[in-house]
Amino acid sequence: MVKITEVARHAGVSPSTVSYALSGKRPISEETRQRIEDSIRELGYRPHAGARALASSRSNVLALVVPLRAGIHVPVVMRFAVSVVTAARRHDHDVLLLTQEEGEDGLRRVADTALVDALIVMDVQLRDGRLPLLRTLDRPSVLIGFPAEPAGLTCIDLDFEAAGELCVEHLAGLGHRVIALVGSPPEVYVRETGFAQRVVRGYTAAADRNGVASSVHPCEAEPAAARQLAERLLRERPALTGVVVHNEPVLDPLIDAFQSLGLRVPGDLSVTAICPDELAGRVRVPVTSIAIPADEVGAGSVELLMKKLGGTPVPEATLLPPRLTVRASTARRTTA
Amino acid sequence: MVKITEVARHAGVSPSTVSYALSGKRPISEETRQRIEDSIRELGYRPHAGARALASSRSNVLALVVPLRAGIHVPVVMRFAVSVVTAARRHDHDVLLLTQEEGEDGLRRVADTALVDALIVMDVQLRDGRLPLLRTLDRPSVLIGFPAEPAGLTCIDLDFEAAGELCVEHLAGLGHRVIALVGSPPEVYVRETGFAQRVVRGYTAAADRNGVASSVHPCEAEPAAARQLAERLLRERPALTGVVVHNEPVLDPLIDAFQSLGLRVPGDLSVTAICPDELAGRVRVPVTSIAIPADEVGAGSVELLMKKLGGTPVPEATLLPPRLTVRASTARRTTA
DNA sequence: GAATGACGTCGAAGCGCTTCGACGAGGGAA
DNA sequence: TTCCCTCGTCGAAGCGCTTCGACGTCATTC
Repeated sequence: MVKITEVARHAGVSPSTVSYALSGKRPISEETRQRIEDSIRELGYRPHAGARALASSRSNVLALVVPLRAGIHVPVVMRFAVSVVTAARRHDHDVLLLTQEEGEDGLRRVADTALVDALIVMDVQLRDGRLPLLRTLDRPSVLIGFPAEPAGLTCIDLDFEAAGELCVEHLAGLGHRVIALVGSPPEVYVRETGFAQRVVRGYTAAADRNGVASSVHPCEAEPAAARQLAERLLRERPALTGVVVHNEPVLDPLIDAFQSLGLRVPGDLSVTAICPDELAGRVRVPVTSIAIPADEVGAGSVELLMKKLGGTPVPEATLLPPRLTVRASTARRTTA
Repeated sequence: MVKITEVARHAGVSPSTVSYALSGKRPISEETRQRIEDSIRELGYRPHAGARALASSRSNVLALVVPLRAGIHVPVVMRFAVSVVTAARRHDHDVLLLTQEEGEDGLRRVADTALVDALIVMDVQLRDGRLPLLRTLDRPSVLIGFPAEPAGLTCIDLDFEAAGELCVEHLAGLGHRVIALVGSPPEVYVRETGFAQRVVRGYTAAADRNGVASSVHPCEAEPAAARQLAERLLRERPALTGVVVHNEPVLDPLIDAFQSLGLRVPGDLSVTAICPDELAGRVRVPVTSIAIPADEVGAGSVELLMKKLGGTPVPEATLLPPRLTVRASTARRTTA
């Protein structure tokens, strides 16, 4: 293994000069820098990560805690993870993968052993047991999602409340007066996962504001449940002409069910969804939807951490504005 | 931050004794060990990862390279990743996440900087550009999947060839004489991803051996493609009574298509699949399938690495035997 | 023309841990 | 009894890097 002293000798400078040339923390003459870079290339020098971490008390590693529980949409998690890794690399950082299962002990471990410089926590519950810990840890962290009490923490996510509103505004703008929200499985609400409830709040508020009759229906992530719910909606709310779906696995089965019950989409029923774009485009009827901006959230969380590591203050809440893409599943209400 | 010298002082021993008590690399009297453990607990001591890595030249971190290309089934990748993390933790190791995108440079970087002790590479191509690099790296690695030339490498995966065979044997055993394989999207074969071709090989060999008429059909991961293929199969191979599906996203749409074309499953057509169990159970007709043993593969790859790190020789190839679970989609051929 | 300060570089002191060699005490074998 | 080994512990020497203070050299400034 070639070490910094060898590079220094080869370039005819001292090790500290090599270090400063690499880090840029002190000015180095262009000529010397060039010589050092040549030596590095020639010798194939790679600084030892552990030595660096020890001397600088920076590991250049970020921890990412991914959820693996029921009710969360795995491909979206993966997109978060990938965008976090990509963004981290742009800042010369790597990403350590932790599972939810490791829990608080895992967080404490990687923080206390200085394995990581900072942490990103996904799938935050409204009252998450990890919050007190994150507040006391000596390392900065960013939450993807919003707990009930975000004070003292840094959070980023899609503005789900605005997303719920936007879906309603869109439907209301098309003349729909009776709408329904098909939500996540009941356990997601029981667990008090913030985003699901925020959608409900925004949806309800916008409906009230627009004088639209609204209802909310949690739904299991099963095709059979979708079918049952479709039947029930037709029976119980015959005037229904607009549906907001916030439940990925059910989107396609639900539209299928409505269609086989004789409703045309969007002729008789307009459907909007909050879901990944790739899903919205793959359904039997391309669905007007608000995307989960996984890339932006992932990259944004890394940027926030980098700022915090650099000592720059950051806002406690970062809410990404929802963007609605109109596709084939929504249309103006036909006043029959 | 509390360091090992403080623990040593508190316990009335030397730092080296604390270290040996922690690592177990030299005998320590029960009494001393107890005293040290008490001090550690009382002081809340956590060894500094960087210092440890520097002194011991072991980072206790594994690199995991995950694919993010088209045609791979994301939930399965995630299951691999989670099982790798879980298994690594059992051996007191952490996992660094690398994306395919980082490519060879990423592998070289984490290896050369001693950021990781060993590497796990998923989604190996038949002739993968990373293989020469992995062979020369000074750190052990394990491939999930089999390249064309596995010599000098350590590989682990489901025995896809045997899986293809087993599907055919099952169908043949039920009396089916004309079968078809619905495979992955064409680009998967073009890319020469080993597992897809291995399935074809096993499938074909078993069909020939059993005197079964067989054909192979790559299929895009789109519902529309599934429908087209179903129609084509009925048209071109009217005597068809058995289908093997090796293409997750298409499984459900394909069965849907067959049914809406008037075929009963399994009455007229028996369907088997090679896919994750959770998918097989969720299809409209629960499908007789061979599971992708993601947990076993993930855990197995970690075990292999640990052995290699410990200096124990390991076999170059580890093929996990396929296990077929009979569900509702296969039945004895009705000789009409 | 002396004082000031930025620039570019060096040397040395650690960062917190592991590990090697050494050494005293005790137990068996000869 | 002597020799040798094992057991349990210690001290010291690094692991490879960063960083702090210092210092000489110029270019400014008044």
